[in-house]
Amino acid sequence: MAQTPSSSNDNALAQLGAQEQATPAFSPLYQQIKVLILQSLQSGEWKPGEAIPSEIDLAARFRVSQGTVRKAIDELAAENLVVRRQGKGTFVATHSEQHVQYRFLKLMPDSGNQDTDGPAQRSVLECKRVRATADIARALALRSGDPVVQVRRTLSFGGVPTILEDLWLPGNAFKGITADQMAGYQGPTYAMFEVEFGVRMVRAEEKIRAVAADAQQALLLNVEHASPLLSVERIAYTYNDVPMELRRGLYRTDTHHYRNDLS
Amino acid sequence: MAQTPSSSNDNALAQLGAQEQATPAFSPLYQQIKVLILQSLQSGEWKPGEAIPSEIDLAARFRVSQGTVRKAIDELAAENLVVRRQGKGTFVATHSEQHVQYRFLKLMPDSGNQDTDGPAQRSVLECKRVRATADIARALALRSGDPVVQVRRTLSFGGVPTILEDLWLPGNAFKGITADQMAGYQGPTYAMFEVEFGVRMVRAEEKIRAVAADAQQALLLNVEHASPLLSVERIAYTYNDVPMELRRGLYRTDTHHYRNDLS
DNA sequence: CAGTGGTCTAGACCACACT
DNA sequence: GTGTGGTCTAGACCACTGC
Repeated sequence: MAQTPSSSNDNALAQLGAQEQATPAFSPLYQQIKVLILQSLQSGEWKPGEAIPSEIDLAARFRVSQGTVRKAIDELAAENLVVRRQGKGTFVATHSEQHVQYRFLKLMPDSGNQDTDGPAQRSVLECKRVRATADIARALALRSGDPVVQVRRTLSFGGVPTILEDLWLPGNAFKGITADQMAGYQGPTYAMFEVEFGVRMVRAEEKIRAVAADAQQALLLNVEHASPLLSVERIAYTYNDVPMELRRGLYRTDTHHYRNDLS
Repeated sequence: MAQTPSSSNDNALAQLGAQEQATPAFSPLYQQIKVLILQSLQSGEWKPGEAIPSEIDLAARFRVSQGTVRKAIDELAAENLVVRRQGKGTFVATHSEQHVQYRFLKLMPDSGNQDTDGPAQRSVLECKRVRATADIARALALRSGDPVVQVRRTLSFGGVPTILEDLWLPGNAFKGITADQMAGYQGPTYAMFEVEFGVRMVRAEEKIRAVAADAQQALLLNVEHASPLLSVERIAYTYNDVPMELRRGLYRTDTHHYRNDLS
């Protein structure tokens, strides 16, 4: 069945409603399957860390061959939304036990392997509810004046304050978040977001600049006034490209560097 | 045939010589095919921009099914070594016509789309043969004192000098390179390397820091002394992870930013 | 052992580009 | 039309995990 992916099928696929595309919105079967799996991920049918149904089960459920399901899952795995483990199953990706923790943090110690200067010590300086300014609203796809949570914190490695950052989170999704929550959770902050608020970050964009430390920043990071710092502005997205966090960080790069692989 | 990829076959595959791996050095058929295609790419059997044989031809040549060749090529395409074009064929990737030119340059203008401030104006300040210092030798996998070519240049956008960078190239591979060549070539420098020296860069690693401009750098980039600049150290690799260029750049980030997508 | 993902095959048909 | 890559299927077998 379903040899002609553009025609309607007798299964649950048919053709997804025509999006606002000029083209006839054709997509191959495996892409449609991918969308369906994605919807189940978003809806929370399978939670981070859990196994999703086996390829055979999914093939039966969607009435397609195992190979088609496989190709859909392959793409989800390539996008880090899902992790395959031979002999065990396919699991919803999570920032918790994902053996590479701090997946989005590209700051590495100059010497020594990976981030083996251990987990960062967090220090939350501030956690308050504010109203979104114009630029913050734009970044988070909100309206000016909408409630947001603003967090200011530092991260230290081996006792040395290395990162100073401000976070802005949509107030609706992060109702009731506290400084204690931000500081006390063991493990990555994004893992806490998954557990406490059901928000899973799947990708992010960063804009990086070199800036000079102002007086307050210099104090908090224990550097000279006007020292050069790496400014990292990040917008993190959940499923469906919905922005859920704006983060403005200042990194000391005297003992660490920002690492990037190009290909 | 070849149902048991770990056993020897009657084709040209057998098992590639046991590398220095503790494991029995098993690899699936499609990986072996991938290595064979890779070797043909390195050897120059197919040059950048040219089409490689069709999947059917390659399948016949290696005595495997088209699906196996397909999976090998899929991985090569994912690594940007090769570009697939439906209906036309599969082509060796190139920095020349690759519709995204400057693939490794992540500096974007703050406003305006992509790099539509046009191509950079190059200005070559220096191009000389020197001997590798210890750190440069290490980066390029050479010995201290080995001949290298050092190039210093600036890149300007809209007349504003924005990038100041030094390049170090292995002397052997880039014999006879001149300042005129560096300055005069139309298009990306890496495209020139392909055409003139047969060196194709396939991936790179960057280490990024914030630094303060010294007197000379400030002069060349037309900024205040001690202005914060983005320091970008890049090592670019050809096939087989052989380093072929060390580049130390200083980017002005007052009108541009370094963009990075995380996933 | 059964169940999972991973590999390989062979064949059919579709979408696209060129001639 | 011919040839290319792209999709889909069905079935066989391999490799790994855990009972």
